[in-house]
Amino acid sequence: MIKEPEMREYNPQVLEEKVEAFWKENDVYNKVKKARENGPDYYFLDGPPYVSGAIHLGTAWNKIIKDMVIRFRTMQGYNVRRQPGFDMHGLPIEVKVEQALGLKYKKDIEEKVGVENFIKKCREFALTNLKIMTEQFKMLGVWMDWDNPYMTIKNEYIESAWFTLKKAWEKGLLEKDQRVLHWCPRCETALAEHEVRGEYKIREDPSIYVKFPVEGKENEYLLIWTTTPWTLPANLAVTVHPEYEYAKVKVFLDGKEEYWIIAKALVEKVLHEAGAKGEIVEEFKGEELEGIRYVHPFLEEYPRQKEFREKYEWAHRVILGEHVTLGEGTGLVHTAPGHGEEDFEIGKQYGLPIYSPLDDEGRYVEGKWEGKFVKDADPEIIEYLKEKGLLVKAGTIEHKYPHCWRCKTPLIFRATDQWFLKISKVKDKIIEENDKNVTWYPDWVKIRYDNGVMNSGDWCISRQRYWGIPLPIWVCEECGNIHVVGSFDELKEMSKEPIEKDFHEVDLHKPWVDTVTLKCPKCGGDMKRVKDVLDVWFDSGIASWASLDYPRRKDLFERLWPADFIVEGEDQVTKWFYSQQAASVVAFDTVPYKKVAMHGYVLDEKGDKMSKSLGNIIRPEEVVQKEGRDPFRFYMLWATTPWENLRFSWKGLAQVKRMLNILWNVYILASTYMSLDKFDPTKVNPEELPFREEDRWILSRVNTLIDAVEDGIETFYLTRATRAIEYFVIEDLSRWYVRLIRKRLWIEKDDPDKLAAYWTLWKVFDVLLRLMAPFTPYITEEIYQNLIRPFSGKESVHLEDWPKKDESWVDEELEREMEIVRKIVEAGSAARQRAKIKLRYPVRQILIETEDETTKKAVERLNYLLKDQLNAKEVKVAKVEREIRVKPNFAKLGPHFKGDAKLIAKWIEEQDDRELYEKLMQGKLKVEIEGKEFTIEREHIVVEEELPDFLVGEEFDHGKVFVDKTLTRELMMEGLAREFVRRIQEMRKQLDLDVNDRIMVYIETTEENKELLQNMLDYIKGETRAVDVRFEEAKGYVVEWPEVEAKIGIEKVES
RNA sequence: GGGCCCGUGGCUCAGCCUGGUCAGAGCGCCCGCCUGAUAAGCGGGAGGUCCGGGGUUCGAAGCCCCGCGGGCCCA
Repeated sequence: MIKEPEMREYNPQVLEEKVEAFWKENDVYNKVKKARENGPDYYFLDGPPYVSGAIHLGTAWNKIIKDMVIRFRTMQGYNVRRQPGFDMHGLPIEVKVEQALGLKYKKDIEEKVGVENFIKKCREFALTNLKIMTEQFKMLGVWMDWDNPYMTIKNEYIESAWFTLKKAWEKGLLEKDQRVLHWCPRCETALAEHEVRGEYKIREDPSIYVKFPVEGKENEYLLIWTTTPWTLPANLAVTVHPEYEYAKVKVFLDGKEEYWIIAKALVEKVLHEAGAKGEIVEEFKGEELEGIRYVHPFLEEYPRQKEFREKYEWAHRVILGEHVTLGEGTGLVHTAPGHGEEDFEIGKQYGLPIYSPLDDEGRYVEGKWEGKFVKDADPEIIEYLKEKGLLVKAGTIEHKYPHCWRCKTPLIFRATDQWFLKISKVKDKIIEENDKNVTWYPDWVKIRYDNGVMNSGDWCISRQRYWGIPLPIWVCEECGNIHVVGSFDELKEMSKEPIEKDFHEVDLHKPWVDTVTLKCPKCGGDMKRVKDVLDVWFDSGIASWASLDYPRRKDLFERLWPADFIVEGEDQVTKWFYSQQAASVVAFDTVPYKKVAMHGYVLDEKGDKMSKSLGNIIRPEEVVQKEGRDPFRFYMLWATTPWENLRFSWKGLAQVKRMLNILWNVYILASTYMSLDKFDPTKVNPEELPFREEDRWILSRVNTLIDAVEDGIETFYLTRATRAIEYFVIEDLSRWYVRLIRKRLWIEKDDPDKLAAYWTLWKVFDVLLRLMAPFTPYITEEIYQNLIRPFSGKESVHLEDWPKKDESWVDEELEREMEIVRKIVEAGSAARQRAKIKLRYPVRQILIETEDETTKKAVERLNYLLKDQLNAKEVKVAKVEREIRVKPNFAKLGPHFKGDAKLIAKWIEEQDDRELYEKLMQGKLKVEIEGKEFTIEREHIVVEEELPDFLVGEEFDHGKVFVDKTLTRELMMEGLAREFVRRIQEMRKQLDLDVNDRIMVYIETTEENKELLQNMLDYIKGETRAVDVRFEEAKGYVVEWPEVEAKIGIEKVES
């Protein structure tokens, strides 16, 4: 049975706590999963958030979208895999732990705390954060398998990574290579491209011009510019652009005369900056400079340089490179292959050595500044160059420079040995497979993605750190043979010393894994593991199979892979969306997901990023506490198209809450009446109910709504779904349907007319609650429990099936007509308002003027609604005589007459309005204008008009509504009666009388009012449940009503 | 420097693909209405160079080009 609702007011927090408790007590989540266990599989893959410890609005948005999709698919009958994941390795945690332990240097990890301890701390840290974040996600009502998340630190997961790398190795896609990479001298590790992205910060660095003496020439120099003086000791060449013009400039500086070689376009700028005067004495193309040898500025200080000069033909010479630009500097680029990416590439072409005389902490290992940290050496180098007379100008420059994303240390470029996945070899395959198998939402993200793939290079996967998946690469100390281990069993098999422990008894992390020595299959020698760990991006990249414990476990992978759906923020387009495809193509030659959706960022109300420094951070907890989970969830899916940035606004949130409040109010209304009447929808036969047009209409609407919501979710136009729901709840259900049926709810007993309204309302809730359940799981559950569950046999709305559209209820014609009726009522109300006739006073007639057939039908079929809503004695389609004005209709003239449209428009304006109008009503009109002949039709004009005095008109979409404002005595009587009724009702309410209580009414008022009310007493009695209405001294509860010049008293009558 | 996306009343957004009714809605503001869903609800009004400039077209918020501003990514 439907009960009188306990909570009269919508209080999300209280309601949601109650529902949470209900779910928990009855284990509803597991029942939902169980119910779909035999449904078709749907593999949703959670992009693992990094366990940083706190979620923010963006993370919340992400999980809210995911939860909505999961719930939607579940209701559709799918057996959805809903395992959450966490990204738990990596430098951020290492840095946090280092800080907590008070460590300053990387070597402290091994020397002060020990690797084992360090790893233990990292694990603890990651697990603690996982717990915190899990609670935060739960708080949002996200239904995922929180007891069984996939964790990148588990042995199974690590083994998956090993398996993948072995695959790569077997395919020749895993290679060791020397590369110039960003290096963090504090963390002492290489960083990959993606770790440096977005980490460029403004920084002040030296900006110096240096002269390199040309060999064999007196007073002739190559002029170079650099912001990293510390790389000069590693200089090996000077690069010029083969196509650019260069110039030899005769320079006068400090009373001396010498020659500089500079790019011609930059001569003026450089001379100006150097504070020198000069003139061009010779010009040549860049390529003519190739091979010119110069004297290295630190030939003596760095003995290796002497060696290079002897051994390498191209050392200390001008070489050619296309990467040279004229944006900054001199057009001659100081080239140090060990310290710059382009330098490295060009150096390779010229066979130059990769020279990088630094240790892992960024200190010189040889030469004049041995032991000195490079950045600290900068000023000394500048000073020294000055002493040597090679410095032209030393200043500073503010520029963007990359920093370590965790410890904020400025990075250096450094050549090191690293392990790479040769993505360059499979790029085409990635794009091809993506093309074939993946649907992107929105579709243009695919373009962005493809561009990203085409631009990416090989993937440096090694890190010289601790807290990560150990690289499963063992190298023979004897013969250099390399072996990549693909599983724990393989490790066991190849181990020199027998491994007694089981898979679950060991921890595959460092330091244990480093204790395992393999026996070389080639020479029998000892094989040691490469010390590195994996780039964390590799961890998440393999999630689609690693989370299934593949290959340790095969069944899940075979059943589920690839994933059906993933969704993440736009920054992941070239990150996780990419790392997954890259890793997957390496391992399986195809892509690991079928559908991928992208969402935007969460910004503050003004469109600024939320950041600590701006102090504009809003925490999800705060939102939940203030406004509730349901409003928060619905808001996030309603506020903006998902792929655009979401400007979080409390006002918007309030708007959503209001919508839910309206829904709640409708529910309170429905359940109040239904419980009073003990309504049971299973006991009425809908086929026998006398449905009114409005019933059929709302049933049609709610069925149409199913399509709108479903399409919105399927196409990821989530706002289309949420806004359709919002419109339905506010406009259709509350503002219109409830308004129309209100009187019927007052009918006594089991009147079929009332039952039809009850059943309709009930059915609407039945469908609507299911449609809304994925968005607002709490309020729908609460309403469901009272309104639907007693009759559905289902314990929870979340155990329900997604509604199917019932075509038999859909009546598009009726929907159109009702839409028109609403427009007419709106226009009619506006007209009344202008005529200053309150709705309580009936009007004699309302005339609808229209040419539209649907409108005519609507006025006929839904006439009773119009009369009722507009409080009119009669509503009909009619023509109203009036003066008219004719104007050209450009919308029609244009396509018909093209270039002559303006001419005709002018002609129309010159005509007599009524005459032209009438002619055109008769038929087409042939006219000659400026010698040309045209045929003008009715549709070529628009008509405006003037009205008779007693009518007030208002336009609507398909015509005009006219209110007849003639007030007769009868109309006055009715109106006044309603004025009194309303006030008596108000008083009943103030006395808190029960709906069924009977009263006596006493009225003191003017003679005129008395006379008008005399014939309306029965009506007043009926409406106010009064036994009698007497014109005598007011007693009982008395209120004075100056607006109607009356004093009214009421008294409760005991029955 | 390149790719993709966004730029509409004070605010948040719809419309743009498939050019043509005075460019829509909600919030906010002003005025009014309703009253047994009621510390709610409803109606009306004011308010817009549709980022700017070109072009295509009889006609452009919409299509094309060039700018400007913002976002993400890349260099």
